[in-house]
Amino acid sequence: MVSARQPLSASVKDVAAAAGVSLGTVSNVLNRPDRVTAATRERVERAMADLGFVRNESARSLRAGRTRTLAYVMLDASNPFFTDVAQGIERAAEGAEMSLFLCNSDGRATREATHLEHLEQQRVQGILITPVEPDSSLLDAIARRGTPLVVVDRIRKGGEFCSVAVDDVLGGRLAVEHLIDRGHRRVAFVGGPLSIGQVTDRYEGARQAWAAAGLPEEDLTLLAVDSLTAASGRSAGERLAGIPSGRRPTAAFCANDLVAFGLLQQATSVGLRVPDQLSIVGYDDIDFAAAAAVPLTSVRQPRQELGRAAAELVLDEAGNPAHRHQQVMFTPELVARASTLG
Amino acid sequence: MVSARQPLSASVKDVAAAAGVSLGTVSNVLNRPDRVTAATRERVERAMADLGFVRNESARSLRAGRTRTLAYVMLDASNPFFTDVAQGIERAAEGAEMSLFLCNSDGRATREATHLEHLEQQRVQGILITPVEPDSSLLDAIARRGTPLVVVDRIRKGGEFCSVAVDDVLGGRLAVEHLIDRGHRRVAFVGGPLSIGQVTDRYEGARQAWAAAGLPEEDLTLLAVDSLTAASGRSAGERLAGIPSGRRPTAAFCANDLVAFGLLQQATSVGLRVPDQLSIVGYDDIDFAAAAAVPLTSVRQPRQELGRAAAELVLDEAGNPAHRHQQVMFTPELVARASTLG
DNA sequence: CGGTCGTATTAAAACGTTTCAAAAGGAGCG
DNA sequence: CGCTCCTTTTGAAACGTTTTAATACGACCG
Repeated sequence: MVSARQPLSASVKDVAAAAGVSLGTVSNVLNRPDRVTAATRERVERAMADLGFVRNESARSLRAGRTRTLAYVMLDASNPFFTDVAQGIERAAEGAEMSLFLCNSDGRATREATHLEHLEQQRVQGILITPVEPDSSLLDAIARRGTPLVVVDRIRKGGEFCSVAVDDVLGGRLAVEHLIDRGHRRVAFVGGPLSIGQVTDRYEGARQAWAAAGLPEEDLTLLAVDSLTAASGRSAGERLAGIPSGRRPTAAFCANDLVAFGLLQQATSVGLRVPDQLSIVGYDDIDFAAAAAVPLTSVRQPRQELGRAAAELVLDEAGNPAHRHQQVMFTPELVARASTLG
Repeated sequence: MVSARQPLSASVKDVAAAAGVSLGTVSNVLNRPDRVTAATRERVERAMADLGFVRNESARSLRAGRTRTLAYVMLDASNPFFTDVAQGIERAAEGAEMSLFLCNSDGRATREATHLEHLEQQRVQGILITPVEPDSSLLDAIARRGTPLVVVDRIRKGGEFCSVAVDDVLGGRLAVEHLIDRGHRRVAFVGGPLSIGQVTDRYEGARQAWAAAGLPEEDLTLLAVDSLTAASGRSAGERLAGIPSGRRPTAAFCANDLVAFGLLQQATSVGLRVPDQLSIVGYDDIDFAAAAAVPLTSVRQPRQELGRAAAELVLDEAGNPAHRHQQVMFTPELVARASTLG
């Protein structure tokens, strides 16, 4: 029998009183059920059900000194890339009987800082984060104070924490090598802001491939945008369409798929045929890439793997005294589709 | 000066000792800085910085009896619809100076139950949830025990909690009325599982529109799939393509955009022209809908609004003793695009 | 029947905060 | 100089759990 609206009040003490045992026995039922006789255990469990007892995790973790929680602070929850990473983390967390809390910084350093502060105060067992600014001393401070922390999708050498990423320079190289192979001699890199490491790395890879092919530097244009969203892609598309066709790049390499989507939409809407007049390469190979107006050539990253690896590192740091920080780098892969295959 | 690797150990007591004041004073600096003289406040703050003091939220909320946290248990974090809802919640939470934790049940009742159990134990200030099974007694039990709870994207009348949703029956009607207007007389509804209320409501709306137009019941086919994913959409596409063209539906109304994407992909790949041979209507109008291979006609829901409204209700319940449970229903809207405009 | 041993239960301490009543300082005033 | 009245600071209690050492209780054995 459950009573109505008993606002989460029953404590171990109440249960003990109701069951006619001591408070310690109730705790034993909860934590070492084998040490308690079947009859009393039953009586206690009955009392817990009657009173609607719910363990108070604050008290539990205060006493225990640790929680059963992991958290992932996402850079952009509306980007499927990050939700896939999160899913990889979730699976690993579940395997370790941990709860995973997702926080979204939405690309804003202030919101990120707030989340981090709360998480640290909550004494979560580990923090995974794709940071707005990976060089922020905030991260070092947190790691130094003792919360296991792993940076996801960015490598940070020499830090006091692990990091896991995919080789973005290589990814950029793959993308542009592909375009060069397809005969393109004027290419635009569309991405930004340049303060984001993922962007600069992919750009760097693009430039390496360009240089390696002996092509003139000025024919690899940088088309800077201020966020990695479809809206930015559309604005880049406008600028691109405004260039006279004789000088216009014949292909664009976008820093992620969302930008590529926007660019594709805009280009199509002003009558630029993709891939004939403009080839497009995206990055991430999110599930939607294959379903785009023109199926998108993209650089695939092992998203779930990335998450899983990160979770394993943070769990290792939390549980293994012999833990050593490490930097794990995955390899991306080009997936060619119609947007570059005229 | 920050010492190296002082694992989150400094407590209020340590700070007090370092600053040469009592523990109560440190607490005052933290909670009522105006009641403490500038000089001592400075001294205490200095000590906190030196020791790397981080407030222990477990102890704080144990004593205070409540937390500053909201949680949203998402049905499917990889569906952009839900991340947009989450963004609406996040904005509202931020306005109320609350942290928002996102949990992903991934459509599994067991994982959902685990998350709910942890959240209740954590004494979060409120739970928002798009449940796997809205009629589950688990939800009632939680509400009855006193944690404010709001069901998102589903209406549940007579419950002990608020709910917020969009009129799915109307949405289904809009979609099918549109198809009838465009001249379609054989239509398939693609969705499932039928245990999901959103699916049955949209189907119900479709049937209402069909009946209202006086069309024969058997010409509105149900194409059941077992999840609302692109993969399911592709399998439905195979089945659809297998029907001889004389009897094949000329249009499909999909229970959400992900299914519509899959269907579109599959149809295109077997040479069915969209919209000429098969028109498609999706549901949710996620951002990718407009960027699809054939831009997708879809039923738009006020996603962020939905989240914001839900968050406001849960905050009201948490803070306002005069709170009354209510059911809020939003109105959807059809957005016509190329996938139905031959 | 006394002693020993093993099991089941209990009582008390501890975790790190917040809060509240009480004490300690000072300032102002007669 | 003594008194009152503020303001600032202090000390102790309380939040709900877990844990550990101690106790109670039988049972078994000699």
